[in-house]
Amino acid sequence: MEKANLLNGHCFIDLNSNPMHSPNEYSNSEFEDSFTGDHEKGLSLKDTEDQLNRLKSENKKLNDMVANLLKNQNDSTRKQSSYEEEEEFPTRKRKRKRDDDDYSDFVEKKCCNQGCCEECWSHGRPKGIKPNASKKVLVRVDPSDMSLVVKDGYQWRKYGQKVTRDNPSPRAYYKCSFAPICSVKKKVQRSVDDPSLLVVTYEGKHYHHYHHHRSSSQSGTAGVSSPGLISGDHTASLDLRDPIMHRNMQRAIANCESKEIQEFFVDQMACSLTKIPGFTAALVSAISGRILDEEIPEP
DNA sequence: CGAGTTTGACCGGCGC
DNA sequence: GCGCCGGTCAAACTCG
Repeated sequence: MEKANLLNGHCFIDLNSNPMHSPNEYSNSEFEDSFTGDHEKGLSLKDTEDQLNRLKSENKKLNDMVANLLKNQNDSTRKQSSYEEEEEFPTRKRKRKRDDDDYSDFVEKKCCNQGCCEECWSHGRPKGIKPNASKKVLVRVDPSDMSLVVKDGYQWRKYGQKVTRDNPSPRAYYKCSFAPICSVKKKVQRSVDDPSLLVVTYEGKHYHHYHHHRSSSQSGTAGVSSPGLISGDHTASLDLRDPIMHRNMQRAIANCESKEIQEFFVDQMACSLTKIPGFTAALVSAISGRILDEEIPEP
């Protein structure tokens, strides 16, 4: 990366190595439904800045919601602990959430119902907004390789495996391992028709996942670190006058697989950038410098 | 020792 | 109500 970028425990975007185009990524996969984005069309700096401004305000709303969620989660944990202490013969087995627990209470009373969070979808989504669609991906693998591992570049934690009725090969269940509140999941199962194919089903807000949770092993020297590995350097240095930085940023966005992904790429950039102390000042400085400067010649 | 995986139990939806 | 089934949880385990 040309300039030290940001790390605040949430997002990290490597503008130097395009995170959407790892050399081998999806090279042997085929999407059941094709993207329709314009691959050649990039976003202008103004477009990007407009999106940043718009998304910054949306990001603030999300941050408030997360804060509320965490607060209620802490309250719920405290109550559950006291509940368990009352058990006469506590077992080592977990207790499943019940309908009348605090979480459900939170959803019932606090959900904004504006289609902006997981609760909204489960609680009754607004009209005209589609629920989170799942996306199937077929990945060709070595038939002799019986593992249900798909190297898609993201950080997953396996939480279950099950043999289903219509397929003798087990189905593996994965959750996003980057953030506890991320609801993205994927299922991996060998195709019953073609053992050399793995059927990967992504569920949840996977666009968010596309840009957030890259594993460092797949995104070059930078990429996403796990929360425990986040460096303490939160220094922001954003120089849009730097032609290399500027071009890399535009290329990274323009090369995304679809317009939707481009938009969410920008979204996640905004998410990342707005978390940096002093970012706003850096952005103002960068933009004003960009405006004042003459057109930057292509190197 | 922490993070990730395994695996059996548990839960809820659905059909009968 | 009962059984089946897919999905999820979490203690135990493994690994680096």
